[in-house]
This record gives sequence, C-alpha cells and structure tokens, in this order.
Amino acid sequence: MDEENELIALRRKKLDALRSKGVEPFGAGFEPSGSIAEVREKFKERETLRAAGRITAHRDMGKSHFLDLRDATGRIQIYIHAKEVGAELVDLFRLLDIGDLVGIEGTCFLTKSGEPTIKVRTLRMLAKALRPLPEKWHGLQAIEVRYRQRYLDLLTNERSRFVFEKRIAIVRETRRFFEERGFLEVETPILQTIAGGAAAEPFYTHHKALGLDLYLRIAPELYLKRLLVGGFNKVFEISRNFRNEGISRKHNPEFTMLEAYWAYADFEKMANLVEELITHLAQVVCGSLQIEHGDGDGKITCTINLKRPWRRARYYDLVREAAGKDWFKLSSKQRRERAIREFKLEILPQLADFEVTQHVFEKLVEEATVDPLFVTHCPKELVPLAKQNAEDNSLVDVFELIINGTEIAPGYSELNDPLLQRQRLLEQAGEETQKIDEEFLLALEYGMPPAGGFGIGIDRLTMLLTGAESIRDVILFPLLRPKK
RNA sequence: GCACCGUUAGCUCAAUUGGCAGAGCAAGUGACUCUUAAUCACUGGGUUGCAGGUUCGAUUCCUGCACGGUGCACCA
Repeated sequence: MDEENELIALRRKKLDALRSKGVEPFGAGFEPSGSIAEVREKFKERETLRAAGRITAHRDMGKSHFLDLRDATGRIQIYIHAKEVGAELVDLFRLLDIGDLVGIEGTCFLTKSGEPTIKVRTLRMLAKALRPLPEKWHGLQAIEVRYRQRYLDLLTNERSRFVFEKRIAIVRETRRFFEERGFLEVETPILQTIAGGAAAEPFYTHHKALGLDLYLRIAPELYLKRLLVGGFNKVFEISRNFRNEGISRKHNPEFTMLEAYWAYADFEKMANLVEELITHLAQVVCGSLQIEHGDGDGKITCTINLKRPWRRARYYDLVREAAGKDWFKLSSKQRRERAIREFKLEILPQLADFEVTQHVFEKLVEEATVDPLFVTHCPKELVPLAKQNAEDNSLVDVFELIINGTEIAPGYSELNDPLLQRQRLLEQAGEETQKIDEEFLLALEYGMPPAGGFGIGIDRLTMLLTGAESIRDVILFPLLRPKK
C-alpha cells in the first residue's frame, strides 16, 4: 500500500538515479569536524569545516540554494550555488530530499543577514530517506505515532527530546549521588524462580536447557538484602522491574526502579537521603526547586515547591486532619457511612477497617498533596516487610513520600528478624506457600544488619521533574498493542 | 476487564441539518544569485481506521471490530 504512495515512489526513483550515477545513497565513514553545535563553535569565516546531519529545510532561490542541516545539538545553514560548483555536485544535489542524511565539506561565510553558513564544496550521501518527515512547523502531534515511532517524535519535537535528556541526567546524577556517599551499585537477577519483594502479578518465562519456569522480577529487594547479609553495607540498584498489571497514565508493565539499602540506618535517615537526592536532582536537572506542571497548552496548573525541610507527619494524624478528629473513635459502621456519604467514596462491604481508612487517606490526603509530604508510622497491615515500631506494635517504621498526588518513594526500617519475617510472608502468601522465598529467609537467619531502605520509581520521578502527565512521555518505547 | 471520547492527503487540521471531501506544510513543474516557517504561479495527491446497516444520498446516523486517549478496576 505504502509502495503506491507517490511521495515514496519519487524518493525511490531518486535512490535509483543516485545508484545509476555511481553514488552510494547509504554511505559510510564520514568524519565531521564535530557535532553541529561544535561546528558552530569552530565556525570562522573562510575556514573549511565538515558537518554531517539531516536536511530539514530547503530554500530554493533558483541558482542559490539554502538548506538547513540538523542534528540533536543544533542547526547550521549550508549553501550551494549552481554556477560555483561542478555539474556533478549540481546533479547530486537535485536528487536530495528533506530528511536525507548527508555529510558536507565547505567554506564558512556569513550571509548578509549575518547567518553562519557553509558553502558546500563536496557532498556525501550518508542515508537517503525513503519516507517524508512529519511537517516542520507543527511537528508530529499524533500521540500514538509519537510512541510507536519515537524516533520521529525525537526528530521533530524538541520538547520530547528535552524530557529524555532530563531523564538521562536524572539517572546519571543519581549514580553520582550514591557513589559520592560510598554506595556500591550492584546488579541482581531479573530472571527469578520466585518473584518476591512486592505484591504484584509477575510475568513468567521459561529456561529451556534447565526445563525451569522463571519469573521476571517484580522487585530487586530480596536480593539486595542478601547482599546486606554478605557485608555490602551500602548498596543500590537501578533496575527494570516487570509487573503484569493494567496500563495507565502512571503504570507501564516495565519500569525503572531505584532501590537503596544502608546498613545501620533507619527509615528517618533514609527520608533525609531521599530529600537530599530529589532536591539535588531538581537543582541539577531543572535548575530550580520550584517545579511547574502545566496543561497541554502550556498553561501552568500547579507549582511544586521542593524547598527543604519537607513536612513529616504520622499516618493517623493525617487521617484525623482530613477525616475528622473523631475518626478513630467512630464505630466501623459510622466510618463507612461517613466515607460514603461525606467523602463520596465507594466502600465495598468486604473491606477491612484499615482498608476503609486507607481509601479515605488516598482520596483526602494523597490526592490533595502537592508539596512533598513524608507519611510516617503507617499501620503494619499496609507494609508487611518493615520493622515494627518499638513503642506501638500496631505501627511500622516507614515513610511514604507523596508529591503532587503521587506516591514517589516508600522507605523502611527493614525487618531483620528472620522468624518474624517468615511469619509475615506466610500471612501474606496465604495458601500459596510456594511463593515464599526460602533462600531469602535462610540468608536472614545468618544475620542481616538492621538497615534503612527505600525505592523510587525513576519514571514517576522523571514525570515529577519534567512536568510530564503520562508515564509514556518519559519512557522511550512504552508498551503498546501491536498495530495490525 | 468496564465506561466515555477519538481515528479525514505523507504531516497539522477544516468540512453547516445527512447534500460535489478542503486548506496550510510537504511533493511535482516553472520563475527568482543572500534565503531562513523564503516568495510567486500552476499541478498532482483521499477505500474519511476496517466490516456491515439505515438512506435517493453517510466523514456525518446505527451495529460490530481494530488501534489510541482519559477515567475506573487491578496495583504490600
């Protein structure tokens, strides 16, 4: 079908014409004087420079032609004059299209309007584009195509490229942050026989030679803790996790997680570390602690203030603030009535009391939070892998960091009692005792130092720092159904 | 999985109540020796996502399907 398209047919004809002239349309081995930004820096009138890039515009003046040559670093204008170059180059030039990749060599000069321009002396075809690029002014708008053919999005939408450059900077700076503090970056298995460390539906796969069913990890946690047992006292991993769940604005089936563990630290120390990390990233990546989020038209809808210190508050206090001072004095029935009538929540009758409270918390506290908030001392039912609070056994020593209505990072004082850990995992597994990671429990029995740990979803953090409203805008190739 | 919305030229978008499917960019031809969203003239380009239905007539109304978006559900 596409082969019938006249635009493609024409370009194929030009491709054939190039070959019949003995010009290879997909060249190799061109050495430019640098990236186009570097070429602009080296630009000096009458100097000879070489540049490589994609032709993105062609302004035809008859005998004079101006073209824009672009790469990710910038744009430079090149110039060809029909009477000042040989017939061979003119012929070659006629077969160029917008979108082609070329390498040129020529002399620097300034046009009368002062534009740095290279007058082409030789031109090498590097790659003929057989399909036209999206329109130059509006760029590529179709959301689906931007995800499916991300290269077109990156090529035509500067904003999109900035988002991914920021994401790259976030990962790079995160590594530097941890290395400066003596943390070791480690790699742990993605293929696991038991998908532990979180409660999520895993993907499964199979190893042929071993005849072994395997899962893709849902979290690296249980392996990082084995390393704490092994004496690596400060470790972190930036890793892809896989969860076989629904896709949404905030969920992609594969996503990138940062997890860090620090022996002898506790959840409060980890909260400090998270605060330092995120403010550092905001400073380096955004140059500011005021993060603006806007709607599609660029109107600013909210400003997140990351200035330290961040508020820390206990779970029960926050619930009382939002749901009423008397909330925990109410009967189970009264709470349900209030949740349904006043807070307009859907509360199914089979929910436990703590789940009713959690629903209220999510709606009234979480969704309303803009600036960073550490929620601490959660009820233990919500977080079974954390240490119990020394003064109140119904609470655990954890924080949940909330920014802009989203859970950004949970952190714990990690449970290191192997017997209690076994009990919690058993409670969680219920009937499915095969899901208990015995190797992990074995490791704990050798003694794991008390430690603080936390996890941050890199994707959601990138959303926060770039103002992206969808996780697909911060993942280069988000999962989509194949197009038939 | 459920609900709502969307899908028109290579790209960005129009199309009145159901009445000849259009524009800009891109493309082709021509003009122009400094343009830069170049300009000017002319030309080509469409199975309106796919399959049905209603109708004299469907981009428009109805049904089903595909893909996407948003919300819900799922998501220690």
